[in-house]
Amino acid sequence: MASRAQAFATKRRIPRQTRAEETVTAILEASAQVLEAGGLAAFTTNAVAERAGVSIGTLYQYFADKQALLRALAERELRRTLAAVAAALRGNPQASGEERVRAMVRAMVNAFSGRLRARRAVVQAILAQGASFEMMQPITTFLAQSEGHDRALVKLTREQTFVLSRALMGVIRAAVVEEQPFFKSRSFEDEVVRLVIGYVAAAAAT
Amino acid sequence: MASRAQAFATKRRIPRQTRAEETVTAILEASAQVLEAGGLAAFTTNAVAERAGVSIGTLYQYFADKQALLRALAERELRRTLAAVAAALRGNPQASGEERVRAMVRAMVNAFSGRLRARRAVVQAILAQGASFEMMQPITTFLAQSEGHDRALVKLTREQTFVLSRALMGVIRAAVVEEQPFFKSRSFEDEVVRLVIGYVAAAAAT
Amino acid sequence: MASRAQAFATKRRIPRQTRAEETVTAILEASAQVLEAGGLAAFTTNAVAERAGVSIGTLYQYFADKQALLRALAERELRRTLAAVAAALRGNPQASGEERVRAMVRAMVNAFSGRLRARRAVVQAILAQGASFEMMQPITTFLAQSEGHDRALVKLTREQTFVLSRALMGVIRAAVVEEQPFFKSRSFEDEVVRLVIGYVAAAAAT
Amino acid sequence: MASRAQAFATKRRIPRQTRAEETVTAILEASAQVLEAGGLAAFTTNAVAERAGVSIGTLYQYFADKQALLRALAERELRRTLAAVAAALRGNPQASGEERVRAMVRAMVNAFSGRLRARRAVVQAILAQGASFEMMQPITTFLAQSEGHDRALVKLTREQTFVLSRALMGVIRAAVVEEQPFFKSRSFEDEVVRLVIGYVAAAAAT
DNA sequence: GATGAATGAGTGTTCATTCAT
DNA sequence: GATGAATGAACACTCATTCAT
Repeated sequence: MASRAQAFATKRRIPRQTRAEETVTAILEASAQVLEAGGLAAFTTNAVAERAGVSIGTLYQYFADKQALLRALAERELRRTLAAVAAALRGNPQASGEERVRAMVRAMVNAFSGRLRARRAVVQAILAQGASFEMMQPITTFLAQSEGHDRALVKLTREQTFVLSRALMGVIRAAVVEEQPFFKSRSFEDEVVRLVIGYVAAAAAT
Repeated sequence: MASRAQAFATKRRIPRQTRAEETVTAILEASAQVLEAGGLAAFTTNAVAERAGVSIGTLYQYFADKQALLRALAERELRRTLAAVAAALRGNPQASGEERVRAMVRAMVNAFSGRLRARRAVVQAILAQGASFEMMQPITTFLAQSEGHDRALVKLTREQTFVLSRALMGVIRAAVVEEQPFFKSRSFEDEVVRLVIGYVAAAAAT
Repeated sequence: MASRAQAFATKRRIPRQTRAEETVTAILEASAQVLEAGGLAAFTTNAVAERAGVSIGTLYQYFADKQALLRALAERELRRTLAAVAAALRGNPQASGEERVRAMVRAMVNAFSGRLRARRAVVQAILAQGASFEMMQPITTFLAQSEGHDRALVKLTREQTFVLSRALMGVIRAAVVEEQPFFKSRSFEDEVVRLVIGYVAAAAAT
Repeated sequence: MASRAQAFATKRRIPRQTRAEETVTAILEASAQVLEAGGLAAFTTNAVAERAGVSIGTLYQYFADKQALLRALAERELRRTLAAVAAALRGNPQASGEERVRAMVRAMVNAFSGRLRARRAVVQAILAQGASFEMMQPITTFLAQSEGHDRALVKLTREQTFVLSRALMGVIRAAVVEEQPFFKSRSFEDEVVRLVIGYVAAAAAT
């Protein structure tokens, strides 16, 4: 907790009391709900405070401004997504390369299938600033590591990791944003897996 | 809209643009400039009108509201990008599959390298609404067609076209948004080409 | 008018139409009234707009922000005060030194006796920023000039002008602010005149 | 208040300050510092409490509201200034009239040269309310007394005391507020002294 | 007595949009 | 058709103050 306190310099007050932590959680949860219900346009500090059941002043006691709130939410969502993916991979350590890729893809799809608008809005808002790179880092790192883990998967260069991670995210993100009906279908999953396997194979062939 | 250019074909000198069309063009160009200079935050109808040299009332005579303006701009930008890619492909009809893919990738990269902020903002704003799907359609169609064109490229299914186009756009978009230094490098281009070729090869192997 | 337009770079829109000028006047007059009625604490942009009978948006079309409004008001009040003093001095060109000083003192007292709170608040607000010096300049210049005019009054140095003008303003300002009952009495006027004459005499004796 | 120091005179070691008094002192000192650092705009009760190292609740245990805090601070500052001037006058009891005036002027200049912003802000805030008269009383009284002390200085009437004290304060205040470079120069001091002497001489001549 | 989390009325300001001229 | 003055709902954010712990 002490190390987490530094993470967001913009955070006004580090909650020391239980009540305060509950408040912060409530505000973040309300943020996600508001975003989910009405998108970025409905995401006003007053609306969030109201939904969280706290006063607007309280919100500002914990988040320096609207952007800080959005960043904190993005961090939380990202952490959750990564945790879900990591859990999926941990599930079956001696699976084959393709099986591991499939597990990862499925985890990502599932992670993104809840609260679509909220995630979309968070992603958009974050990308609107310059924060995208740092936020993507964990995903990139994660991908690079999980590739290396595997016999069948060669070590990727920096740029290859970039291309693979962004292609993967791009496909999933588009499917979410465009609300594609086949989003959670097996055939879609197959194609995404093929994208990863195909690229890695082509890279290995060099 | 189709009749626009033909209307007075018999006249010697087709007035290339009526007064109204000039105004619309000026407003769209001003929109792009404002977006480029200050991002979505600076994109106000008053700012656009001022830069276009027309009154705010005139702007509203041609565009029902701000969103309509944004949509029109997005359409124009999209049309231009597609035209550039098409021109690149037309350039060398009997090139090999890889060469054609490379030409396309290069055209897309170049198309996106000018007016980065404007394009990014347009994309974001459009995605913020639900308009994304219809707007993406031309790109998807385009990709499907150009693939089919080629001996070496198999006919892709609907979902495969989706995956390929979104992966491609995802990578380029990320490189633009994150301002990656290698954006216009040869090695980056190589990897993007590899992504397409690799995927198509894997799909063909099925 | 053209030269006046430059005076306040913060002014948003230079009124070109009659209606617009009336609006500006109404806003300034409303500012003075609000200030007079409730002091600086009541001086909110919304209150001013309401009293002026215009919308808050209109107010901001002519004044960049609250400070700009305050500055414009200060300028107007200062101009009026100076005009009143100048008119008094012009009234009797061949009066004696003491008579001229008395006329000036009386004009200042009268100028400051209307809308006390408004003037007080304007002065305070202006002094709160750094704008005091530039605003005081006209008064200082005025004093220096009117002194020089007169046989009986020696040419004052820069610092003497400063001391005399500030002492004079200090006395009148204090009488206004403290709402001294003798403010408009003859005996008070006598003493203020004595202050000026006495200082000038002492300075001349050197 | 008078009983404060005597209360436990019989005790060996008089606790120089009770806990409560220390807290009050800390809050007042913090107020002055906050005011000095950021002017009236930065003077918030929360900021003062934080700088004083007490909770906002504690601050409100000692001061009914923000205005009370400001009043207390003004009183403290005034008392200190007067004490400094008094000390200067006590220094050389048999000095001439001019020397005594000069000592007073110098003491006032020095008193006002520290913590300019704080003093300025206090004065402004106090004047913004109606409290000015009562606060000025000590200065007025002081001046009247010190004049009377002196052979060379005639007894001044009520209004004369007012004019002299306000002129004096007006000049020094203006020099402070306008940050005049000659504020602590000898020539400036000369002129202020001249202002006092000149006025008193003119008054005596009647 | 001390704390500090919570409050919420109130502020300055923006900007899409309208409509009389 | 063009203008631009006017509108006002809506927003982000502040801070004096309270009160349960």
